[in-house]
Amino acid sequence: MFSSKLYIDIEKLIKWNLEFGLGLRNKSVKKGEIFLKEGQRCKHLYYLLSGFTRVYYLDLEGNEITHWFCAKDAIITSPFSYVKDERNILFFEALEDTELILISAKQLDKLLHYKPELSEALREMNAEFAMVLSRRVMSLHTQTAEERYLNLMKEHPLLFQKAKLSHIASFLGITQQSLSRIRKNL
Amino acid sequence: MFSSKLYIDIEKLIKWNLEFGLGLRNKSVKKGEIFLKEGQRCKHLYYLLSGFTRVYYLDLEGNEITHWFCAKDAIITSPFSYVKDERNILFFEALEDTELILISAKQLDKLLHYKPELSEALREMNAEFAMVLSRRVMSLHTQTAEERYLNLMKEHPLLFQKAKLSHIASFLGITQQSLSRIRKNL
DNA sequence: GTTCGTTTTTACCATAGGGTAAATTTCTTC
DNA sequence: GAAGAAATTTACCCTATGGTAAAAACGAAC
Repeated sequence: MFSSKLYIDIEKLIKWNLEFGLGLRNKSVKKGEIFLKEGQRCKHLYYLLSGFTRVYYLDLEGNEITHWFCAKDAIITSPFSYVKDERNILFFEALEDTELILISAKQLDKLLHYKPELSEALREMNAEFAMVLSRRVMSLHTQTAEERYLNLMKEHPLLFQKAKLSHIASFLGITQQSLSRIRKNL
Repeated sequence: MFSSKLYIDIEKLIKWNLEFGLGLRNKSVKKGEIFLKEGQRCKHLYYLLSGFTRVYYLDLEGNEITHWFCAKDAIITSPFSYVKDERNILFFEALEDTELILISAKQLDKLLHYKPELSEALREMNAEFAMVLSRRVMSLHTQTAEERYLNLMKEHPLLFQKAKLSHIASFLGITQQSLSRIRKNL
């Protein structure tokens, strides 16, 4: 949803998994479960087969700040920890029962070895992600909280059925109380 | 500086240009010149050989909002326009005399054809860029303008010699007056 | 359907930052 | 180095959003 869609056909990925013996693992997480915590090395790309998840971190006062939401067919990872070897600060939380495919860096390398053309798709995915983030920086610089809220409602109406208002407030960069006030004035 | 460093050795790029007959063009722009405007299709990656540039856009009231700064060895482009075929909203302005190498999508394809391993480097570059933007979203969500200003001073002291305070203010997401007030209180 | 816990709203005041306009400083150019 | 233009600061008041705390609404479990 807000993270990157993978431009890989999932059917193909599953086929290649068998064909090249990648040994990809699946993972089921229940609603409410946190499947990656701050401080844990993020060793995988998580492909979302189904479900809905939230990525958040803690600010200095310990408040949860929602960094993004991920829906079906998106890929989640902690780039700071997967690409670089930095300490991970992100939490991954399932907001619904969620099915994941885990892809380790080693498995990805192996896959890219057999299917080098995938590198292109991943590059595009990263570019896409950068654009999404670019737009978010822009909206934080030019729009009021109310405008950002209305925009989010328009772009992702389903989000409001799946996430709590407190999640959405911190995603928008405001407090829950401010969001509540904004909703009242509409 | 704030956009992505290219993980390609520029010497190599120049060598490959000759070797594979890519036909890369150079471009010199004078201080103050705007070498890409809103509405113009961004057909190139711009590799900064030297100089310093600012990327900005106009908000609804017509204010210039600095989106990022680019120093030597970085690559600038308008991803919305280069990758996708959307209308470009970015302006590229040289804050110093600047030397660029232009790389069109066609030339990049050709280069990737001969050097497919470069795809990896570009993927990393995009991932890196996404991380930079991720951190910016985080700082907009968790830090005050004063904290962001102090942080920028610490991370990029040279920026303050090259850019105007109004550029820096809009980059930080505040007005020039607010920045001035912040500076006064320090 | 009552109870308890969680989520959301409301109400209060406090404050960071915005908007306008004028004053000041700095930079150019002759 | 004087004149004019541009950049920066200052001062004024205003508004959006924050922080605390309590009230209300909602939901799950028995």
